[in-house]
Amino acid sequence: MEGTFSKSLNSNQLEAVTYCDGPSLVIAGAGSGKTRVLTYKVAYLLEHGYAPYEILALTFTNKAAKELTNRVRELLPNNSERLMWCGTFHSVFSRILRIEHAALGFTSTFTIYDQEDSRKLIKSIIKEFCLDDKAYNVATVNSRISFAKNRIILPSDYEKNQDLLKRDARDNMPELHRIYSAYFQRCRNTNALDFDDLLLFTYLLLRDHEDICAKYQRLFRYILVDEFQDTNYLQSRILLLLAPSGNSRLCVVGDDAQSIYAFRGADIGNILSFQKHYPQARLIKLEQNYRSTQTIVNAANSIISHNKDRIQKNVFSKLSEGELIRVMSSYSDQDESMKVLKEILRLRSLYSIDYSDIAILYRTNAQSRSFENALNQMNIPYKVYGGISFYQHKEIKDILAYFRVICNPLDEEALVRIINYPTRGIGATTLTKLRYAAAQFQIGLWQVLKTPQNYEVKISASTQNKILSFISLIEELQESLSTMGAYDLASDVIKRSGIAEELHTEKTPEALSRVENVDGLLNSIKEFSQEQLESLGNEQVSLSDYLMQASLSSSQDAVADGVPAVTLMTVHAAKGLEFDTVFVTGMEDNLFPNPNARFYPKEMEEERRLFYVAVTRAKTRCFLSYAKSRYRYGSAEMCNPSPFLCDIDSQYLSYDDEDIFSAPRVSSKPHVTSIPSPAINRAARYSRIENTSSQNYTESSMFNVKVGSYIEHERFGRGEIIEISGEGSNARAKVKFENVGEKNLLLKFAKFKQVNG
DNA sequence: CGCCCGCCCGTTTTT
DNA sequence: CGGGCGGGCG
Ligand SMILES: Nc1ncnc2c1ncn2[C@@H]1O[C@H](COP(=O)(O)OP(=O)(O)OP(=O)(O)O)[C@@H](O)[C@H]1O
Repeated sequence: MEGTFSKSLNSNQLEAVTYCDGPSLVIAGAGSGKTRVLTYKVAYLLEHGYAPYEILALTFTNKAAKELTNRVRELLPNNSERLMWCGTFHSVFSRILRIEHAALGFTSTFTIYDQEDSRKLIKSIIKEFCLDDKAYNVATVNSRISFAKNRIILPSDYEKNQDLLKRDARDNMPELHRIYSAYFQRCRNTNALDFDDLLLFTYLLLRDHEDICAKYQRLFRYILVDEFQDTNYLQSRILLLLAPSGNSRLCVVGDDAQSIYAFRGADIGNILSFQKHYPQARLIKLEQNYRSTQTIVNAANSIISHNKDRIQKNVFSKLSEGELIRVMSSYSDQDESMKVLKEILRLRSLYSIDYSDIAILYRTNAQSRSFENALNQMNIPYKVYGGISFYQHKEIKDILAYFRVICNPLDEEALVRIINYPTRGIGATTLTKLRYAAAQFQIGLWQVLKTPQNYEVKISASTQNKILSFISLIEELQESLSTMGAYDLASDVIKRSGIAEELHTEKTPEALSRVENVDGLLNSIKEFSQEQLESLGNEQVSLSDYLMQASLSSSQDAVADGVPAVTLMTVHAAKGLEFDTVFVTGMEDNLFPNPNARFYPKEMEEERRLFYVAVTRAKTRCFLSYAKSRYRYGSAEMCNPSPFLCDIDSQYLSYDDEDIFSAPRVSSKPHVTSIPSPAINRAARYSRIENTSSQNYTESSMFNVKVGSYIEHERFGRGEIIEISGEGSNARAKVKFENVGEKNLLLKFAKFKQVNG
């Protein structure tokens, strides 16, 4: 085994794997083998006296966790990885919360609210408080509550935090703290935790219960954290509780240049504060990229060099120089899809390249559509990852809501969802009355349902009967909870609730796909039960075990099924993956970078890191593609190439020549030519003004620059042109800038204007 | 109470 | 364009 280690790892990687005496921080560039290091490190620990259950390995997605265990299994085929604590922060901590629920006053069958549940609850609170739901945008309220939780600001802290209160007041949401308070309380009352609570309550559990904290400190003799750059403050505080001492055995691995989840609270500052908390931490840098050609690595380096906020790294590749990165231009999104597919076919005719070696990446999920259409037309196999997950389909959520109410009758979001599904005559009016009573008497909805007469609810006898029969249905199913396995109970639910009948009456294609999904759900329960039996010897898998894993699984967890297919996914979803050939599509000014980031330098840097991640997924070939018009909200919109294209040192680029004269140029005055806002866009639609951004077009007279003339560049400032090479859209200029030295600019993309010497 | 039609809004990215 | 929601009617 020792031999395998030194053969498969370079000396820095080997150090990262074998240094186990104290904390370590592995700063790893893209493709430098951090996944490999983590795998070998776990194997190393298991070979050096650590029991699997003493190892806590925290990953970013469930898929990454699964892959880590699978790879360890390949290295050590003795099943020792089985009992390792390996999973996302959320899934590992929900396991702990289930064990320790009593200390916090939850039951072990607590519900996990997903974002939809959270938002519905917030919405109903806004209504209850008679607040204007225009001013109190549900998504905004939700995200502010989430940010507060991730900064460990409880409702009682929020009320005292003048900065937050001022900010809310400034944004016309002065009552936000009251919504937060109510939301917090309602979750507690309904025995429910949202995603952030899984972390927050773990933190509170460990902070306030010394004995429990000590137990887990002792249990987890070694802690590994993958994708450390995307952890948030709350997560770092939990780690600090689990590994409090300066010489704790804790190894975190990350790349600040690949931090792309700040919108969710991730904080690169965690990397810096790690060294503060653990001053003796060993810092190991991995800088050799084993994945990509030199051209790709160097191009990526030139992208990230435009960011101020970063840790200096010298990522290099010793693989071949490789091909230039090709910039493809198209007339429309449809044209873009066709061009990309033609290129795929061309590559396949030239090289032995499999469909599964190819990825089409994009900034937003909505962009997959035109590619899917084209791929279907051309009969090319493909798989779209991400988007809405299986568990987010309405019919699935409805059934899961039954499961939830059966396991946890206090779960109000689930109860409201199914009380009249399938329709059983308990309509909106009745529900309003019931909810009103529940609020008046400060009591759960379930309680009101059971004995409405006790709470002054005025409803007809027939409605009363309908409620009664619904209650007894749920109670009967609850009784089966202890006697039936998850699968049998689930089948029962689907039959007895009337869902089966409801779904089978319709014969539309959509209805058929719903039936298929429900069958899929039953299958997945069967599989889950099987897995639990095999790995843990768990004979009777309960419905609430299944619910927990269902609530925590996401669309990112889907795995390739072995059928060779082109991969379609967002750049976010591609993090950690690699492909021989990568197409980064939609490289446009109003799309990538996302227009909302435009005026926020921090967010622009995150968009740039995202671009960095995209390019570094490629092993051999990388293409950057933009379209000049794109369908958005149903109508065509003109677009300009992304400013990110000129972040890449032009020596690594080549591009399609076909439209030298019609090529739109990135404007030198981005402030004037800002993208149309959705509001303007809508106005344009109504007044039938197409081409709202035509002012962005500039005649090719811009190529009228010569050696010796002076320019003012958007970012680099003033400079003198000292050399011109290439022709048409290939023309480039070497410019000597007064402040930043010499740069190579591609005239087609560079943002500058001519000035007088 | 339930269904249907029409309007409005959106879109980052996800555990 | 398409999903979600509210208003109005049967
Ligand atoms: N020492 C090594 N020798 C040869 N190949 C290596 C070595 N280390 C890693 N690799 C290869 O380099 C590629 C990238 O490794 P890995 O996926 O572990 O990188 P990473 O740091 O996780 O990348 P990223 O952060 O960009 O997702 C993989 O194909 C891996 O097999």
